[in-house]
Amino acid sequence: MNSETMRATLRVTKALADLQRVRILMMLGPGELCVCQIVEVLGLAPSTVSKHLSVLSGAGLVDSRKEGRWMYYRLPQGAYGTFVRPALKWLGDTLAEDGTIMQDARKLRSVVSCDPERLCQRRRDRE
Amino acid sequence: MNSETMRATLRVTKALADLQRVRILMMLGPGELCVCQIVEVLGLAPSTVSKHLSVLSGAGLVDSRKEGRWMYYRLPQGAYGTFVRPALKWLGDTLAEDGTIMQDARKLRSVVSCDPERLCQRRRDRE
DNA sequence: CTATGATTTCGCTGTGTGACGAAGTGTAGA
DNA sequence: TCTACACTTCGTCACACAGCGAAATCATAG
Repeated sequence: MNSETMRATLRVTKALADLQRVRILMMLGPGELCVCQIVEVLGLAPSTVSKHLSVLSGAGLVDSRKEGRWMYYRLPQGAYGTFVRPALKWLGDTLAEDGTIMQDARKLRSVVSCDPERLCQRRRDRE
Repeated sequence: MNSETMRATLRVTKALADLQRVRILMMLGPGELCVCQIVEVLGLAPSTVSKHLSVLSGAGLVDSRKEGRWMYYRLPQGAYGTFVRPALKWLGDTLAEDGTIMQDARKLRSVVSCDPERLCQRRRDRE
């Protein structure tokens, strides 16, 4: 029986049922980001963000790409993307004007203005 | 600041992040149902189903109507309906072929064939 | 008014999950 | 090879939540 559909769907809805993961998805709208950039905007521990990203990945809501020591995440592009795209579009339309999301977007602009190398450097220095 | 949007959105995604609630929403596609009919299909305790319905209601994913001793629930029709309709449509499109959903639909057809009065009677007799 | 009955609310228990820090993994550079 | 470090995995804690039965609510029937 075709109950894999239900499991896949619930993986998506469960993944969307968390504030931080929604913030991540909205951040990824303009383009890919590496983990340290997301960490910087959310203000959470790297391990926590990593877990969130693995949940999103398991639901097919993000693709990932490794480049050197950095891991880049972006919204899904391929066949699976067409499956979850309506859900992502609904989220985007709904939250376009949201305060938290707009604030994240503003912070993100200042974060992506310097490359990941320098960003992670800064974070280390703060500790 | 407009962070009520985010809260409303998360109420929706959290409401959708549960198997039983998704089953309920899919059952309501053809039309309104009373609680006892939903209980019959899901096979859960009435108190549990009632709680699920209150979560869906709080998220604006169902409207309710009282008629005598019976409480009828249906998909939202009004202004709020247009807000959540895309999400419900995505769910419907995605799960149309799902095994659990089709089985629920089949069981539902036999359940709605007799009125709530007789249905609740039957349930009492079984105990 | 009283009893019956559909639904909800309440209290409880077990399971699931988000948060963190510590430890592990794998890659770039010395 | 050895170190530094971005990221992930693991272990743990606190809290949220689905499930049930018992009790409360509210409306009809007698």
